[in-house]
Amino acid sequence: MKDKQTPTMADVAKEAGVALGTVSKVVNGQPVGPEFRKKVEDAIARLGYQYNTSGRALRTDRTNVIALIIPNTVNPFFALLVHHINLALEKRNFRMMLCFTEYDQNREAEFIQMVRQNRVDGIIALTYNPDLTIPADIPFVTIDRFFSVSVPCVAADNFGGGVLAAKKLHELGCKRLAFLRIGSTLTNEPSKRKDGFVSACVELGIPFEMMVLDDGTPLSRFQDFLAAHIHEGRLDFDGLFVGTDMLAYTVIGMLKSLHISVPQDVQVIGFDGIRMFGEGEYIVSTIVQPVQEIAEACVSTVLSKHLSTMPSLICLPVQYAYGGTTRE
Amino acid sequence: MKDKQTPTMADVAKEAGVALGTVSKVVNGQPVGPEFRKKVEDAIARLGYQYNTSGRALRTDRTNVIALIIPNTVNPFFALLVHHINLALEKRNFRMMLCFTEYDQNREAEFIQMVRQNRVDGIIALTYNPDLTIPADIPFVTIDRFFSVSVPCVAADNFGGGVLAAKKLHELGCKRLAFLRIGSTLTNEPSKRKDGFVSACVELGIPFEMMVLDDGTPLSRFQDFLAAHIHEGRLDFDGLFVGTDMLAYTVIGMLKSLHISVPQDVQVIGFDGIRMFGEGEYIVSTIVQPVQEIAEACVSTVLSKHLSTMPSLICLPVQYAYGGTTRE
DNA sequence: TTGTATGCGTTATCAG
DNA sequence: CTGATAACGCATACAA
Repeated sequence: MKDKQTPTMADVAKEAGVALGTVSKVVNGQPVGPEFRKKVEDAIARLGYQYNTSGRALRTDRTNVIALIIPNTVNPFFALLVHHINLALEKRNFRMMLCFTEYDQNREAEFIQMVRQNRVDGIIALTYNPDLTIPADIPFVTIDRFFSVSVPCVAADNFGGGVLAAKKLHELGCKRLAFLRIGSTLTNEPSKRKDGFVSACVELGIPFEMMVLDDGTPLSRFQDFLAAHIHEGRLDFDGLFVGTDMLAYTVIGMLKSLHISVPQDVQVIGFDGIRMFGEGEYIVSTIVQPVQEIAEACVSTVLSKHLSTMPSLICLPVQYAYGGTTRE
Repeated sequence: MKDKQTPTMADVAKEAGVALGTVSKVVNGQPVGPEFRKKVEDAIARLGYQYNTSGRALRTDRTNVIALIIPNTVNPFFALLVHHINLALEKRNFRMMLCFTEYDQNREAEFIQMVRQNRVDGIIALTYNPDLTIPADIPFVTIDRFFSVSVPCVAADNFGGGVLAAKKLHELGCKRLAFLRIGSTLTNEPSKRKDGFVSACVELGIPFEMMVLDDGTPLSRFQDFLAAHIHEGRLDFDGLFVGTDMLAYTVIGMLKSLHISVPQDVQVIGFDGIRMFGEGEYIVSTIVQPVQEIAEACVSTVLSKHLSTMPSLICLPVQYAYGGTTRE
């Protein structure tokens, strides 16, 4: 007597007194005569049968797994993204294979190889490698980075967010603005935050300055920049738009050490929509990315049967949220 | 001519002019004659062959996947844990299957079923369901919750952390302490934070109070508690130990609204070791959990060949870190 | 409609 | 040490 670890379809078939194929049809919801179906379902319940993922994958060449390639899960924005993408996949009975690149461009490329070996059914990637090769034979969706019309890209409306930030600061009474950002080496969707901001400032006729730091440059350069713009204890600007909430938070710390108070002396708006523990108040006033919608768009796109007919850039609306660093 | 999507071992064998079994041996690092090995390796390189995970899993009944069952990735502590566990698995050429329970006890149980169906090689779980059934036929490691001697549990030294918090507050000049915590319904390892704290207070002869809130009770009860302990504008305590950093952060907000200043009027120590963006400064003074060591212990335990001989409780040392809410 | 038989890619057994 | 062959569990084309 074979001591099977877990029952197989053959066991169920024997238990139910039907053929193997019939069991398969019941499991997969194909038409089966009612009394046969009942016999099979009873047998399944009796044996506690669960189909074997590997067997099915081997046979169908579909794994029901989507790879998510992302820098890490420690940045709260990424954490939120991972969370919602996983939920969106789960709803569709898919699993997620998580790959942390740690911003390492080699790892980004290696993971693409690795997940293909694992025969994932698709890839969702948020990467920074400018020369990344996108495999053509597997559904591939990117976040925040446009590669080509054949690779759908999902992103928040970064340009609109920049406009919104400028308008909001204007509305809140700011007369002179500045834009702070980090990471100019790669041109991606978030780069448009600046474009929108500049565009709105010009349209509104507001003077502004910019400070863009290359990746790897010490953040203290921002402090130098701010210090250089303090005259007689007053900052030259009364409104600041910062590329990300994380950077905004850091900058606010610098302002504090320079004895500039927020939002009294200068109002600050960040970007992303990060909350302290993923809930409750925003850590700074911010342009909120619609993370859940982004996740949903990524998943429905990567799973869509006709990827080639999908729009190549899916742009989702942002909104402003108060977070204590603006007057309200 | 068959238009194979991806080359198989048979293709490699044909290309190399050897038998299928020989290719398998080369791929799996088993002894093979040098010239055969070379022929096979060349053929593999030429064809870009990668072995098929499903085929191997079907045959060997091992998937090289470990399931991680955890509430979410949004809480920074969990995010850090997910991150380090994934890295520890990756080092060993294992993949992680992430399951978010959202603190839902039904989902906790369902996921255990689901991942077994997916034939994972082991489970690491951080759960709250007191009646969770632990499957005996699959390596299972828990975090922060002891089920039985046959289910290894990995946790920080919660008792020691409680002791450390009390001693530190004492050292920093506190004369009267309080302990605040949430979630008393379930007794788990973190419950020992209180025990350690109490034990140290008694030993040091420091008076203290406790406020433990059941899960689901509104947090405003803490505010009521604090307000009730303010007399003539002064708080009865000058030192506070709070169950988690997250709660500590909330409580500090309450204190601020009650016009009690931290750390001047009252010093606060939390637990976990959460930093704003996973790096830089701690959000409150805290007892830091050794997350990386916890992750490493979980992974090496769940993958150990002889799980039954593993210690049933692995307790890892914590340490104090300054985070601005104590005098230093 | 139900049953049967084949093959997916791999590893393992066993005979050369 | 190598080569042929039989499973592993499942889905499906085809035969009944």
